Amino acid sequence: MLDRKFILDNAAIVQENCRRRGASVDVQKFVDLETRRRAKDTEVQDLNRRANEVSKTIGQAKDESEREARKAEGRRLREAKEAAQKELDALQAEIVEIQKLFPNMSHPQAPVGGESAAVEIRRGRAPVPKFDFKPKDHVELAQSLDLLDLEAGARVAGHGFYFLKNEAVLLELALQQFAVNFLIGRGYTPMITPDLARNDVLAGIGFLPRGPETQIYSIENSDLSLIATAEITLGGLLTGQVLDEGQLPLRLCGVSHCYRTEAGAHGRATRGLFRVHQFTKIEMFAFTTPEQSDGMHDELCGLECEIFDALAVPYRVIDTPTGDLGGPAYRKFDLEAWMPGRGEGGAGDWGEITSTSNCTDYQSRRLDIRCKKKGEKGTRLVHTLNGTAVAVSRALIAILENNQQADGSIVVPEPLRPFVGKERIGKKFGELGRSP
RNA sequence: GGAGAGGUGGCUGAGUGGUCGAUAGCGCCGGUUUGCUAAACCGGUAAGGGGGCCUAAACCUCCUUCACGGGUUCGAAUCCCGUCCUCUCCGCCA
Repeated sequence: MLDRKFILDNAAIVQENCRRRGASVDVQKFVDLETRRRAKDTEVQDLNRRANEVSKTIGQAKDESEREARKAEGRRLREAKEAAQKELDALQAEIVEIQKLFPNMSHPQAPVGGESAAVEIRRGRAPVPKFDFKPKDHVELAQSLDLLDLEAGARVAGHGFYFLKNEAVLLELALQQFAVNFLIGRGYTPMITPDLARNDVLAGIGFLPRGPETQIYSIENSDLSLIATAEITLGGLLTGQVLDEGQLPLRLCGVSHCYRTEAGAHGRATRGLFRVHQFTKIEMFAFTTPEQSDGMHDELCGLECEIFDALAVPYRVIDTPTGDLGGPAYRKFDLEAWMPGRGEGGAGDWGEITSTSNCTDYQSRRLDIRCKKKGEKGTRLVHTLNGTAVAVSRALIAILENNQQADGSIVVPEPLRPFVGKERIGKKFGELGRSP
């Protein structure tokens, strides 16, 4: 959410920001309603104050008749206050509905425009591979090596679900181990989070459960939903808290499953593991002071690069344009891995594997997470940031497709070998075995 | 799932209808004393929002908040209903 006062004081700037982000919000209507709300709020406060004053004098009334007279006066004021309050509540509800639609403000350096305005700001260390044979896509590779069963996934849970098998299981676990260990070394506190969260936590992070276009699976007869990312649970972790600024930034790393309905996404780039309803993700999350968030955003992006450099996956980093930022992000960097099996006729293409966002105070305002400097008066809203360390399903695509060999085997990235127990995935599970 | 107990300021803990935003202790901040430290003593110490105030600080003032939401009442930490959470015991389960 944006701050109401900020919107009111900067209506033109907010309007322009909405335009750049492709969000149609009626700023003028918001301003009108908010102006009326403020007047009504003053009225309610005034009536309430007067009613309180009268109530305080009743205990000290001299006699019964004066007591009764004051009670009547008090009753009259309370009723007037209640009536005004009702109008205020109605205005408030209407305003919040509009307020929720405002996207966050945008970083001044974020490129303005739609997808085509994306700016490449960095390349990974590993070069895009050149194959002297026709590379396969990850579905072919995985099926020939007996690593993946999409048909069984569909039988059990429908399209978009899958079974991982054999070394793919080891790879998934290895990616988790590798990423978590790496982040622990960088001062991140590892956490395994709930895979479900309350709907108001979802909404605080910026997800809309039960909407028509929702990405979220809801649990029937409850106010719980399956999380789409551990960003939701990690962000919700400190709801309502006031943090000591001396302890910031807080660096967390969450392990969770992620569930996404992918409503309306059928038909485009849905082959294999690229767009699935469930996957495992190692997520970074940070709470910072307002001054720290830009620096922390660079840190998160840097860590994502280190991870994929270590895995020798070729990638580029994109500074996401305003039109693609979504609601909560102030700025977003995406890592796009080279995926040889993607694109027209298997020519290869870039596919998003991680993403890191600085959400400034957009999430903390709704979640009410503040920070306070010792000895200073008042609190400020913290800034929240998130970044993908490893989204396992997409990392698997990049690893399988980039590391494939002419004989159809897959070379295991060096940092994963201790966990997978072999250097190469061949035709048969256990073919190369673990060394004794 | 069943039974019981409970949720009050940074913490402990009193408070069962009227200047109670709340006794007391601990902690913390300031001061006195002291060669230094400690102790002792004195004073201060919840948060959020609005206004005085055109900008910052200080100060003053009002409102809201005793888990959350509703109800009763002129008035609720206190009475009633619902929800959530915590703890104990029993059952069940990985």
